[in-house]
Amino acid sequence: MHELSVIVTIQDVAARARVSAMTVSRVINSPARVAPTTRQRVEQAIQELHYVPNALATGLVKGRTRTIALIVSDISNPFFTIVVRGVEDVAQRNGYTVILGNSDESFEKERQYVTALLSKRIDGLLIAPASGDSRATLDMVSRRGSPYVLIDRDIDGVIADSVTGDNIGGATILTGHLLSLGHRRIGLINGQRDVPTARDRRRGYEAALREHGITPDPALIIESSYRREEGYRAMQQILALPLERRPTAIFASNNFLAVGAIEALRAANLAVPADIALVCFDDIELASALDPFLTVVSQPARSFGTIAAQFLFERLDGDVGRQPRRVVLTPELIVRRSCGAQLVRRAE
Amino acid sequence: MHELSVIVTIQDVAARARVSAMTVSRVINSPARVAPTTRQRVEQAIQELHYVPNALATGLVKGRTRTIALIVSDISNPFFTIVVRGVEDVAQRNGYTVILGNSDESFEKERQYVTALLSKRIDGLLIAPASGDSRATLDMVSRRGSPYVLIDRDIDGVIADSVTGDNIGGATILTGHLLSLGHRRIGLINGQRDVPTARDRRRGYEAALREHGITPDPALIIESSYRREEGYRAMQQILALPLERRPTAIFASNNFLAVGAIEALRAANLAVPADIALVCFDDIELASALDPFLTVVSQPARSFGTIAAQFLFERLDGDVGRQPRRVVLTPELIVRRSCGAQLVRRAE
DNA sequence: TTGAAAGCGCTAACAT
DNA sequence: ATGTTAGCGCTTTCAA
Repeated sequence: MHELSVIVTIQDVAARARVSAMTVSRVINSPARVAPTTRQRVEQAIQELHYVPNALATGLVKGRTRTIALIVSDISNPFFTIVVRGVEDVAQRNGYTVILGNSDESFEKERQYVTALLSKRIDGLLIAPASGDSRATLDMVSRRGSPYVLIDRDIDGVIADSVTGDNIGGATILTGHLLSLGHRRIGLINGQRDVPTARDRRRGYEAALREHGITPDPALIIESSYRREEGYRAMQQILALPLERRPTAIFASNNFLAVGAIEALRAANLAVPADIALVCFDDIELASALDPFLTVVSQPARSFGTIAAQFLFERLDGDVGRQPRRVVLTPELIVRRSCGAQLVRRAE
Repeated sequence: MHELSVIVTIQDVAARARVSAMTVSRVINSPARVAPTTRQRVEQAIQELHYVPNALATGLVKGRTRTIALIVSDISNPFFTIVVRGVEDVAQRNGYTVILGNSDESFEKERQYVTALLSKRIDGLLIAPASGDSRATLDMVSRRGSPYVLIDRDIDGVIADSVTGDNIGGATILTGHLLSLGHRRIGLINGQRDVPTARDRRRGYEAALREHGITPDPALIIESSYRREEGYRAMQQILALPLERRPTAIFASNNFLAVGAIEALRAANLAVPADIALVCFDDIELASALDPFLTVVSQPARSFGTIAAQFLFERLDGDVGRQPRRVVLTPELIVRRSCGAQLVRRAE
């Protein structure tokens, strides 16, 4: 490097190319409006000085940052990992940068993130809200005038574009699958009550039961949160029931919960499906490739990301009406013979 | 909302509280230097107007943004997912925002990200470089004067703090494990040659073989990239060998490659370890919980993130010398009896 | 086709 | 304890 100053401004480039800062700005933003020879001089100066425009200054004056944010509720969930990919692709095609945030299902962490992002003047937000309480947080965003799109989870009273899955339908199908196999006592290991997906998955589960003339048994419904340890604990709790009340099948409302449940079963030397059947909402990616024997309802995660991003960019371009658009994507039942029996045998 | 203007500036707050903008600024940045009564008036105005400072303006004048970036090479790899968690925790404790980027092992995508981030004037960077070529990209960062820390992958000739794993050692242990089980013909399914971790894992593999008087057989070494499909393809290629040349064991240098390899084996109706043994570098998280029978070398991913972030913040605080610090974390061998035999039986 | 002036929202440095 | 001034790096507007 020849330069001593690490920070190169548009003025430095202008001086080197013997033009005004305005001309440099034009070369960057509308090259056509600059004479070819001048342009070349400027471009050379930019190269030589390794000039990188200061996006803070540009954002300040233009009022736009060409940046959107994506806040997911759990970055370690393969579902969201795929959503991220979808969003990134669409954003890149539109020339936007994505700031990715992970709320870890924490309302407080989510609020902090959103505040920081508003402060950074992002142009728009894609968010899988941590809980129903996120409404207040989203109101901050509306107030700022930034558009946002809800992903995976709708929130009552929030009027915005959204891309969600048919959680009631998926849960109904999955529970129906168990019922059609002859199960009558089906347990539900669910996420937090106030997470919209959990609420709907429970609704679907109960609806399917009632349709078959079965009254949901509160003792068979355990609600905690979408985490592996909770799945483990919930399963233990279910196993503590007297044998005649114990369910013959389990519906885990999330992939992590299912994995936790299987671990608890294994610890208790019980086999899936020999001793107890198990299905879950959302696929488990790598795991289902390795041990392809768990029946699941799988969601088109990538589409969640691409459609939501599409919606957001349309709002940013202003070429869409006032009324919110709500897309509900249909999950797909993937029937696999459950694993577990063999695992236990081998573990012995 | 009573306000019509969506954009609230410090001037608006100042007017409402009947003070100067400077006083508002002081209330926000050094509350102690403002009289309690004044402060209260200002704080109330801030509340009422829902004022959120413009970080673009602040960053422009202060020359710091309190933002760092983390670029990982594959966001869908559970290893990096855990790294993200570690980084986020340390950043949050230090009052920094994290911009997460996913280069998807693409050098070009990485370069674009870094340029955008420099333009946004991030204070520092944590990066798992896509390849050895990333050096030029990192030079841009040094030139800007921003510190960065390498995660997971060191790069020749780059002088910076780094947190990596002992890839040679881990691969040696893993290969040694297979040798100790009596295997003599061991295949390697590896990532890209120019990815530092892949290069070192191969070195460890070859070192272990040589130590046991075995000359590595090029026909048993397949190098592609760290992706499931490539693992599948590589395994197919190995299975195409005449029986007497076919390896009795496989070392997959990455979790994704291992999963792909197992899928190929299953498709060929071959069982692990009955027909062929398999071990891999990096654990497979959920999958190993579900089917806990694959021997792996597991890395302390969280520590990769926390230590790297720690290093970066120390540089930002300036309380550390010029010479780079290099930490090499030791992976842990987790011996599990391999799955596969049962899978195939069940699949039949 | 190019440049000069003004200002985006904030804070450092210097008053008062 | 509070206010005034100037300027961070860029672009918009207007002028030449």
